Amino acid sequence: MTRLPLRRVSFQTLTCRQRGYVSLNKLVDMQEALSNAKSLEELQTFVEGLRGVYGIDNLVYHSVNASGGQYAALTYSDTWVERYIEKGYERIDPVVQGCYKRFTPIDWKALDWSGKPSRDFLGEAASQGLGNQGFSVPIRGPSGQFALFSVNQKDNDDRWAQFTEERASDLILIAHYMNERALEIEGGPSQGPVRALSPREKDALTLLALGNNRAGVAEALQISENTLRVYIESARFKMGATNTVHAVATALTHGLIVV
Amino acid sequence: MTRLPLRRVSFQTLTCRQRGYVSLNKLVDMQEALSNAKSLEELQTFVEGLRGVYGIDNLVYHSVNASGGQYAALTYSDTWVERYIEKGYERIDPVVQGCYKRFTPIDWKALDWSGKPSRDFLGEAASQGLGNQGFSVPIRGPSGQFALFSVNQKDNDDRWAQFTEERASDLILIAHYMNERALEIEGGPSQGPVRALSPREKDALTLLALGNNRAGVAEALQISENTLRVYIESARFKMGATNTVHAVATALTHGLIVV
DNA sequence: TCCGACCTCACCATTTCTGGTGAAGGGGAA
DNA sequence: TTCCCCTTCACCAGAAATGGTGAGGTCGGA
Repeated sequence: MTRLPLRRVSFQTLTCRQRGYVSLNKLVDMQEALSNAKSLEELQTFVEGLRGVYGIDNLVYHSVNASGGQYAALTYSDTWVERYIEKGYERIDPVVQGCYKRFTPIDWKALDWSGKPSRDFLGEAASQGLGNQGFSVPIRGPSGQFALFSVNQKDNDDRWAQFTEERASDLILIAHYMNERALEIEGGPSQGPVRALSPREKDALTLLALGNNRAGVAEALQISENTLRVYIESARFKMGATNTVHAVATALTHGLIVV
Repeated sequence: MTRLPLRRVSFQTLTCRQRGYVSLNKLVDMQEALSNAKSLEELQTFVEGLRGVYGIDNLVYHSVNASGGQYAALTYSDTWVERYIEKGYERIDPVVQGCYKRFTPIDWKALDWSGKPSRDFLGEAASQGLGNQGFSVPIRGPSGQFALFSVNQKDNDDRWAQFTEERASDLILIAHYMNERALEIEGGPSQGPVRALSPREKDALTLLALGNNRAGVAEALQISENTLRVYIESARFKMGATNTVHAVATALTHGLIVV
């Protein structure tokens, strides 16, 4: 695979702005660390280092891939992380829920914190040492991969507004490059053991995903329902799916079909 | 919605590098045009202007959203575009197929051009005026949205390698900001009439998407199969899905559940 | 040239899903 | 407090999907 020198160039653009308290040397070190990272542990180190570079209380990179696998590199306390996982707080965390439907970065203030679960969650987070201010960048990769890069700080509104204004584009770039590295480390572009589908198999699953039943699909494809079944079954077999629903869901999450 | 001054800042980073033949004024104009774009037509204008700025033969921005809606802003000839659509060339175009599984930008040379359909396609593209060199940036948005930003040029390998090396990070940033604008213009963060699912409905659809049948899901959820059916049906109703397969597929493509 | 992969069709018993209706208690929001 | 939504359960007939197996033809790559 041809590796383009994206990181180097882009971090140079980051540092050439001479905007103040970010140490260029530190940032270059960080960039070095990131582009050389060969394991997820090194990403953790990167995140921790970044905290010092930006003078920020907490940073979080959290990725969820298509198969439900999760990975996080963060600076929160172990207590809080365990609690979060144990309670499945990603389900009510307005940051996660809000960003999942967005494509642009957002300040936590702009999220919807109404509703009792959200407020309870906020209270507990604060008691665990989280700051009142935050900024998150949603990032997406292939096959439904989703990641969130957030910074969190105890600060007043004015100072925080200034920080986000100045650093937003830094954070966006870092978020994207970090996600690239995490994805490359985790599995690379090779998507696992799922074999490609034949054109007819794709047609069949796509029409099925669109809500047609077998009779409808067979008619749309101008083939007999028996033939259609062969496609569905061979697609199922290729993907190791147990039934039609599973096959369509797998094809969708692996990017084998597009609806 | 709080709008962050991302575009301005980032295009400044683009222009502050003083790398040669890109006219700063032109680029600033382009940036202005992009951030003020209120319609998809203006994105077309932006793409056409970019061609002059970079001295590039062709640029293409092509987006496919979760509902199958497509939009493109490009500089190819109408003849080629019509031909491409008519023949459904996106199915065999190695650029589209290759990038869909990737998350990092790629030079067209690094793609897989073996196979008769690919070679035939390449021949026809060349006869329609496309250059031999190309570089594409895959971009992803919420709910499975996918877009491709490509540049295409008639050039020799050395000069092209130099161009991509120098301009890769520009192109990546432009690609991302263009995608943001296209998404905001097209519909914004509001995702349409699909109502949110209740926790139990999500559980049910998720377990179904994972390959369980109703009996298995009911057991996993520790509820009767009758109850489970209520969840599936109410979820179907909310999303206007005609059957279980459709419901799971819709929930997946709209980001209502994650598998 | 041969093999493998793809496309096409058929049969049939069994399992599973669907459609529609009714009903109860709990909890949050206005 | 009232209302709406969520969660839980039941019944039943008819429609649809499934699991195997067999078999013909085409086409591109080794």
